[in-house]
Amino acid sequence: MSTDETEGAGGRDTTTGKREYRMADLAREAGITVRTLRFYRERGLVPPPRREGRIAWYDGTHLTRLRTITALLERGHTLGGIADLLAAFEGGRDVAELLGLDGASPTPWSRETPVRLGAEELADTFAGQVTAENLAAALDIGYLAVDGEEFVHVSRRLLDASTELVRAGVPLSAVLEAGRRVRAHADALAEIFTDLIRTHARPEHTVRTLEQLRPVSQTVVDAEVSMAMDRHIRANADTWTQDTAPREDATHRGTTST
DNA sequence: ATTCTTACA
DNA sequence: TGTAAGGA
Repeated sequence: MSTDETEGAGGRDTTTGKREYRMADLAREAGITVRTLRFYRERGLVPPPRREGRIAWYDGTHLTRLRTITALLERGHTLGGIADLLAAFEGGRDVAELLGLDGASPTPWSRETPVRLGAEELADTFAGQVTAENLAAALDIGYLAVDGEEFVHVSRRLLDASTELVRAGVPLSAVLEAGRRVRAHADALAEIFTDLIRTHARPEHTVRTLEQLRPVSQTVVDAEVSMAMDRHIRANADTWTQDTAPREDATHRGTTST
């Protein structure tokens, strides 16, 4: 019982140096009991270990998984919720590869900077709204991808926007649904601009002109959305001035002269 | 004999 | 989730 082998305990791969743990070792490292480890495994929260006869060998991924579970548990999540989250977690694995986010993909076609997030960091950002449904929706839209034991948001700007909306009281599910609708309209807008060039520019100049079109189209959309927001804010102002903006009407006077 | 599972509390 | 009993 007094074998204090902190690093050399258990079996380890001599070629890669990956540590492996037997049940008691892993449980001790994760700060849980063996019974709890078994409990998690029965519910699918922990992937099956490598079986060598009757001995179960766990590795570092199991350890990080257990630490994730513990962190989520301390944050108030239920075991069932964690199970759902981890299920979606696994389900999005191929999404990251599809987007080329886990490897060294240059992604020259996107100017958005990805953001890496730990699972608990993500849960903390959206304050208990990271349900399996929301996670699945975020993965489906392409906002979120999974890389190893971490999440990757495809756009810092969109992540910040989502965070701001949620903090303003908008449910995350509604934010995601809105994002889905915006995505559809954005696609339609991009189609308008690209079609414009495809039909009017000569084929050999098409690609280059499309790239030049990017900032122009963004400017047009930005201006149009800005003006449209003006119109809609004014149109609905009387509806929600009661609890949001008590008395501010003079600021929306001179908008645009059309 | 050790390690893990089953079953019971 | 702890513990005792049993299979390999």
